[in-house]
Amino acid sequence: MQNRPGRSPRITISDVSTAAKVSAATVSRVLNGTAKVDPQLVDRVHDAVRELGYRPNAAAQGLARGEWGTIGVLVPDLANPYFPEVLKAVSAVARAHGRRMMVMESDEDPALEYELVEDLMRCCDGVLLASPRMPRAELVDLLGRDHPMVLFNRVVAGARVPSISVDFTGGMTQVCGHLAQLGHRRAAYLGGPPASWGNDERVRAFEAARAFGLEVTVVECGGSTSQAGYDAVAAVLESEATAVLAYNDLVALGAIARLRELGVGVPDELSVIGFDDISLDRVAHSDLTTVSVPRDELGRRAGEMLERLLVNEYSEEPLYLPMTLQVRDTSGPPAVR
Amino acid sequence: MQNRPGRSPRITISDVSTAAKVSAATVSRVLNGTAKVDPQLVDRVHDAVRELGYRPNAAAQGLARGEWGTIGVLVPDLANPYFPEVLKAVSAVARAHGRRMMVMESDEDPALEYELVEDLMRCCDGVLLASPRMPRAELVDLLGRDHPMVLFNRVVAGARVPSISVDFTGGMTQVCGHLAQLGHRRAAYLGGPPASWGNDERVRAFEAARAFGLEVTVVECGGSTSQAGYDAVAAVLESEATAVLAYNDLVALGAIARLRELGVGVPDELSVIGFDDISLDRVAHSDLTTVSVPRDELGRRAGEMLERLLVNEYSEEPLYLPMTLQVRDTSGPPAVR
DNA sequence: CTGTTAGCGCGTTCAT
DNA sequence: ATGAACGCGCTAACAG
Repeated sequence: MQNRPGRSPRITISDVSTAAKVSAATVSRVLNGTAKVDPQLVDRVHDAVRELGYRPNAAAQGLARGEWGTIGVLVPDLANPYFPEVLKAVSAVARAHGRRMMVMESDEDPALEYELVEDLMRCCDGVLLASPRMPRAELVDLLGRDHPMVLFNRVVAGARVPSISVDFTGGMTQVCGHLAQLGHRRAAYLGGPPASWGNDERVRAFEAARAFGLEVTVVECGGSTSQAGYDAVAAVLESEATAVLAYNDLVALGAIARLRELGVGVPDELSVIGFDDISLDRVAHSDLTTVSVPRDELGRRAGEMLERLLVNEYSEEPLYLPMTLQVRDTSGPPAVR
Repeated sequence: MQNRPGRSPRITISDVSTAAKVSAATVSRVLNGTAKVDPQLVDRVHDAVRELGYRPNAAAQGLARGEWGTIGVLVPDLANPYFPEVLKAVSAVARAHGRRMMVMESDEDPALEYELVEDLMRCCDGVLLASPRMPRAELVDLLGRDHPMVLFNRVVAGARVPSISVDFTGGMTQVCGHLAQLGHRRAAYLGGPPASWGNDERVRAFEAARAFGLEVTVVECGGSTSQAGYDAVAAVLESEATAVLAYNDLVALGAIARLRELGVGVPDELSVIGFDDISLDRVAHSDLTTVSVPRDELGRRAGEMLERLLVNEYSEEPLYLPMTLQVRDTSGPPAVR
């Protein structure tokens, strides 16, 4: 972009205008199709552009246009298999609208999030906040900045901000119903990150299952990784539950690995159910019973919501996407004793 | 960034300078620590910044500084589990150097890649080209643009460009040795995307295994997804191989799913080996025999290479990271007949 | 130490 | 239809 030592000087629009013997304004018009230009000049411009290898400077365009041509996405953990598909869909939508996608990761650190969102607001037309962990007050503060923003997997009551989220409540209810019908009377929930709204939702729905006569115990494992699930197994066994629901599939898989080590049969002695359905592939599903969510649709809808917002078509109601119970091999009737 | 209808006007540095009763230059100095400023003024500036909620415009900064503060990464497929961890590491390195990360996806389309890289060069200080599929000529053309760029999982002979790559050759050799020692005499390779350099490398090393008396057959499946693996099983069976190596784990898993449907025992009747080791988690490894690569190190090294390049510390030699054979449950001695 | 001035590269008036 | 002139918001060079 500049004259850095040892690097060839950047070609600007005026280089092109000189070479094509037209004004810079004409070059701009040709390249953006903003106005009609004499076909001869158009050709001259195109030739010059090609010969010089000119490419408009995005920063300068952004400054002049008052738009960055970029959206920003903040995720808690890039390595979480949940997000790639979402990002893919968001990216596709953004591109369809001529925008690039900036990605940041907060590393599950609520404190960092605030800072990163501020940074995103400095360089993006709109921001997609995926599964924010930050405290409500900070979030509201950020929303008050009046910068286009969409909330993903978190709904903030009273805040006038577009939100899209998985219907965790419905998913959890399906899972509990499934267990109840299998004959389970005592279930444990392996909670995820403490600051996670999605986790709170799951917990609420889980505890509501008491209405169906299910005894429920919440076991905090404090994370969203398989390691967290692995480490929390002891506490689960203490609860004497015959089924355990995990915050997500990763946690569930970690728990299963530990149970296998301990010689506890799944699902014979303990049913294990995950959340999210992050199977590696479409054809060879892993055998984990879980509830799935269409992540690409989720990403697509989120992207579209943001794009709509960017042209001021604000839609008031939060959108909830349903989950689907996937009964596979890790859930079954409780052990008889 | 601008006065969009219905949105509050953007606060600029001059708003701050007015409020703090100092010049814009001073505000800039305070915020960037570029020069010493009277403590009183510093306070006034900070107060004004806080009260107004001022945040510098990234595009304007970029324009003035001649740097975007951004690196760009282009991947063939965001949904491929290979990349999230790489992106995570790259992002961390970039952030440590005060840079943001732009992500683009070519959707495995070589034609699209060229266009996207050009776009990245317009808005990023440096570009990380992850597993490019584009033809060599185009790639060389792009490299000639003299824009900081690092090649990831592709080495271009003769091109003076920093590259970092997995040692696919070594990985493939290990796999073939493993199979030979198990007693296999006939193996098939389930190839990946046609334009993939990494695929070519694997094929070359695979065919070199003939030197060890292994009869080898390459079966094109044309993709890198589990679906591709699933669909190519018939061809594999025709080859009468007793072991099949797949382009990556996804392809291998797809193949296994199909084999299971067909009632072909793995590994009893056919050994299946993957590439990449994209297990979902750290504690509960899937049972696929595969060769792994430290993706986070790969990403980290790639990011650091790019950062070094951005300060003109060009390192000539391509870097190859070794793969590690992970013998698990899908490989075994050939069936006796 | 501080303010004034002059760009950074581009889009967009406003005249012509 | 075209060019000249200005401004986007910020940093850096130059005075004072």
